Amino acid sequence: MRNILKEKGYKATPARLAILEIFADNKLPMNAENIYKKLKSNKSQRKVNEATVYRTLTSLEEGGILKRVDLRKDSFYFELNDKHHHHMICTNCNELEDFENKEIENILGRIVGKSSKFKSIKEHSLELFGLCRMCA
Amino acid sequence: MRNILKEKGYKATPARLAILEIFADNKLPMNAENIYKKLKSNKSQRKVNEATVYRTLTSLEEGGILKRVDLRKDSFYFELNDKHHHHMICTNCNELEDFENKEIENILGRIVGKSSKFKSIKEHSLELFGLCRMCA
DNA sequence: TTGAATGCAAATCGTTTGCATCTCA
DNA sequence: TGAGATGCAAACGATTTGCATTCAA
Repeated sequence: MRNILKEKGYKATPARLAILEIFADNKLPMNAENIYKKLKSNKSQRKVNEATVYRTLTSLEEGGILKRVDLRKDSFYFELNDKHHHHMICTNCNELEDFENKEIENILGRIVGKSSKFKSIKEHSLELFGLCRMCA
Repeated sequence: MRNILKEKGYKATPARLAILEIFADNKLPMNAENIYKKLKSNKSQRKVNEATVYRTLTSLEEGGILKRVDLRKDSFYFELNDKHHHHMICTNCNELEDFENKEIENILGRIVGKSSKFKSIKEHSLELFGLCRMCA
């Protein structure tokens, strides 16, 4: 964690380390409130101000350490930007499953290649919404 | 427009008709502010309160007439929920291009088929972000 | 006529910011 | 030591809500 921060030129502060640790422990996308509550409830970790949580999320996303995920909720969700993947999300209970697929990445490349307005894309988001087996 | 509303059991009020007309005229995704400003500037159309714009967007989305689009902006964007398609978005100038691809839809079907947690999905979003040729 | 839709204003919620203070490098 | 990071509280912008009024059916 500490070296990830240093590599990107961030100071390895306790707040950032604590937040990154939470992301490493919880593989699910989390929003500022999730993080803030975990920081408060976890006695072993230092208290971090809510504003700092927001600032940290924004800043680590700019540095490419975190990635914003669209879950069609009313707040922003983030996850570690490690292995590229997509999500299936249950709109009822929020059950979530990751998946990745090379075929799709290839097709997207071809689509962009044929575009008149775009010649390359930096990133893409692909999220599937539906009901999981339990909720269906 | 009027019949679309009736079919779904909505009252065909002037506010709803005016808002739907704006969506029909402007094929780009729009947020509440976009809509509200167009309603104000367009003298031919009735004045609509901002709260009504929000209520209308929410309600028409619930009815499946509008669709929420994630453009990674700080407000919600909507478009008519007619022909299924995806977007390429220029993160610099907001240039936007639609595309659709049956291959991807098929692959997604197979992926869901293999999932242990999900057996079907209702909808999905796929947005590509990058720089358009002008901004690259 | 009447339940649904609207306008208006106040409230709410997520997020951001200014500024003084602190801390990592 | 000094630039960047944090805490705190106030500000902000997008969106929602309560309530009285209006309107489509």
